Amino acid sequence: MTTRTRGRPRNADADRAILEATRDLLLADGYEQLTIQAIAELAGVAKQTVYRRWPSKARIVADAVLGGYLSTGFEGRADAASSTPGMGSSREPDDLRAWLHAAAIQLSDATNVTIVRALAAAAAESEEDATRLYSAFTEPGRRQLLALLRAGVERGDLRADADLEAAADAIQGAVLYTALARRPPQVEHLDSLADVLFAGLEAR
Amino acid sequence: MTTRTRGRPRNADADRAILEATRDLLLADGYEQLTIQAIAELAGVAKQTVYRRWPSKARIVADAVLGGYLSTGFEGRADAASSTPGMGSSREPDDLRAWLHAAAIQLSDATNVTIVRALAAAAAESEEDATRLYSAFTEPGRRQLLALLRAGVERGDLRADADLEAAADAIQGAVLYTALARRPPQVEHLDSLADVLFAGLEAR
Amino acid sequence: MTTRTRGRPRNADADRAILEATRDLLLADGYEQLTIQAIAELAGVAKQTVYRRWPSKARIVADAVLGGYLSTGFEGRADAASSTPGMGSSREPDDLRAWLHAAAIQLSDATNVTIVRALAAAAAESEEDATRLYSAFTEPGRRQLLALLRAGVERGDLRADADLEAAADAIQGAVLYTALARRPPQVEHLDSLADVLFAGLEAR
Amino acid sequence: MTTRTRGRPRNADADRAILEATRDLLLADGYEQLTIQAIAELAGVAKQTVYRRWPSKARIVADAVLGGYLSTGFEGRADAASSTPGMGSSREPDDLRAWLHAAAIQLSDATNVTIVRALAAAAAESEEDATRLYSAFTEPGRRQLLALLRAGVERGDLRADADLEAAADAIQGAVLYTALARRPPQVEHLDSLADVLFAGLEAR
DNA sequence: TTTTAAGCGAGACGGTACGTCGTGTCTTGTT
DNA sequence: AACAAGACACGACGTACCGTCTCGCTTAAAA
Repeated sequence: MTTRTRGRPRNADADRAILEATRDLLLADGYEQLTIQAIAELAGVAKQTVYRRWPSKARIVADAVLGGYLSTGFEGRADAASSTPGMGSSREPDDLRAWLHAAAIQLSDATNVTIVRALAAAAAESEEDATRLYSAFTEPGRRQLLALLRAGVERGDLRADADLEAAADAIQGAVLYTALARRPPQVEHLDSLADVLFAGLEAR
Repeated sequence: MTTRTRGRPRNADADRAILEATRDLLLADGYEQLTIQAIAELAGVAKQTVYRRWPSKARIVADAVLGGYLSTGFEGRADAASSTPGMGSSREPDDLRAWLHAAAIQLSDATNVTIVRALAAAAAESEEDATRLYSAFTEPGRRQLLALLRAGVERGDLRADADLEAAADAIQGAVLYTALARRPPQVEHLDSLADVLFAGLEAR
Repeated sequence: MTTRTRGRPRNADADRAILEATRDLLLADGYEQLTIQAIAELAGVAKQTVYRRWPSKARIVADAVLGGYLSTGFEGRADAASSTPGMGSSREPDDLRAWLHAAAIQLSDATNVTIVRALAAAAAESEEDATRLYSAFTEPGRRQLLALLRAGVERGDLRADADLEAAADAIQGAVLYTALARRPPQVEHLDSLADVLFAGLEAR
Repeated sequence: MTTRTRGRPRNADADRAILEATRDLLLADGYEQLTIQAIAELAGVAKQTVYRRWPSKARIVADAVLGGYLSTGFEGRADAASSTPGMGSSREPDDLRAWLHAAAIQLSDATNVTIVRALAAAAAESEEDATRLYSAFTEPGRRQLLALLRAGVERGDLRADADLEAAADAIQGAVLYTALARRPPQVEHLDSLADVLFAGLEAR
């Protein structure tokens, strides 16, 4: 009843082929070199078929990056959320360290760095989508982080009145900064960060 | 001696005109819409004159952003480095708060947000320049931050063995993240961040 | 059957508009000043539409000159072929004279001289097309000439074993030479030429 | 006395180097591809040095073609004028045939055809120089031809009142036509032409 | 001598056109 | 309707030459 399905139905394979082609080209050449023309060609699809489904390059990339075809963030794949390493550890700073170590490992993979860069470029282009894009991208990791910190509060390790959002911003920001600036993430610094934040949040 | 100046020398005015035109167009339309053609036209210069001096749009933007024609970072203008608010305050967390407040104020100016976005886009495009670009961009602010933190260490407010680099990464990363994600910076969160970090770094 | 017409068909109006624009610009400024850019603009067509149909300026000019949009030769318009002056005259040298007079009249028109020059320039540029271009250009006139000479043979005025091709070469060559060298064609010389050739071809 | 020779005198070697470079490039790539930039580079000379001496590409080519650096016509090199084959023969048609055979031989050399084409292109470009260019180019051969025909008149072989200019036009025009249209010159036709013209000019 | 005037190599400069590429839209015929 | 194919107007790309204009330097005649 919602929308009458008249005429020839859209080919669902096309969506997948387009997103897959987008991913491949993105990893090969980067966001700027990516063209809708090339996506259509690689996907074996007419250009119009792409335009019929997405309004802009930024949106295609957003779906390709966030839609499960790619690792969805520097914090881990969406489907890996439940198996975050360190969750449930008895000591808080170990959990934080483990999370940051996992992030560091992901960022040592060039593929993931490319994805982060593509996302930044897409967000820079599309004024109104930037917030949506970043929040979608960082959401899974953020949920993990906050869960982890809240567990610390409940255990009594961390202050009850701590601003966990601010801490999460600092952590994810530091990781994002590292990725964008293409500085190889240094585990010692991340450990120090975990320690400082833990100390700052610690219950007295 | 080094390299004989042969032939007609380059017109120094052209450099300035090009960078100024780049700045104006960048603020008006954003990085993606910026074209070298338009830069040349606005600068009153032949296209070839631009190509003779810069190899890519990313490099022009880098120079325009970093070369003193624009505020050189979300942390403050290069020429404002000495007048950083709060420097020399007697209490550490006040200094940190003041610095973050200044950053927040800068990011509430759409102009500066545009610059940060342009920088992210330029860095995403140019693989090898990204590090150079980000470090040049964040360097002034980073120097301020570290000076501020070191002063705290010397006063005895902060731990002598604290990893100040890690703290600076967290702070600048958080601010960058906020800017890129286009979330209006919220002063309360920044204050919390200052507090947490201070607590974590505090001498016992 | 041959080749399935797939995709959007080409706009036939564009062809005409392009050739017409080419003709106008050619007559106004000459071959060297002619640019594909200007052709496209005057034709109200995108540059790419021109490049999609012709591989070079020389080819466009060839089609513009030969395609019926211009007088197709210094010997007469294609559609004037049947009304060649003098055809059917009872005396051979009069026919030849009339033909040469017509050629002289055409070459006293600056437009036609411009066309001949454009043709020479286009032929000079395009190695392999030169033969095609010249033969297409001179074919109509040559047909007239040969018909005229053959009529003379049949009437018994001219030798049966005369090399009419050689005579036609001499006549067309002389006219072409005159046109290219931009020497105003002198009727007396042309008359002399007709007389000499007639005398040389005459049946004894 | 007229123009005081003040300042540094022009380097005569440059003229030669420029014309030589022009010739080489012309033969290699043709008139259209020839650029003043390339000439200067190949000649080892600054662009301005070329512009100081010649006002246009057409003029440089004219001098290069006519100035003794190249065979100066399809009828023979300037310095070969005196040794024209067949001159002084006892029978007129043999002289004419010999002259045309020599022309045919020259046009079977691709170099000379290229030169003729370059000349035609240069003449097409430069409105006012065309006459000068063609007459300079064809003058040596024309002199030979007319001398040859006049000798026939004096011997009594040819009519005293014959229009020798018209005959020369026909001959040179036929040869030029052949060269430009890039039709391999056919000796039989040229022989026929000689015969027809001789017969037409013959004293009764 | 010292000036003055021009030539010269080098190369920047404002232009203009090149031929290509990608955009997003628009016909075609076919499914 | 969607789709593959491909034409289309548009506009930018990066390059090549145009003809002119500084530069620093050289070369000779005039002062």
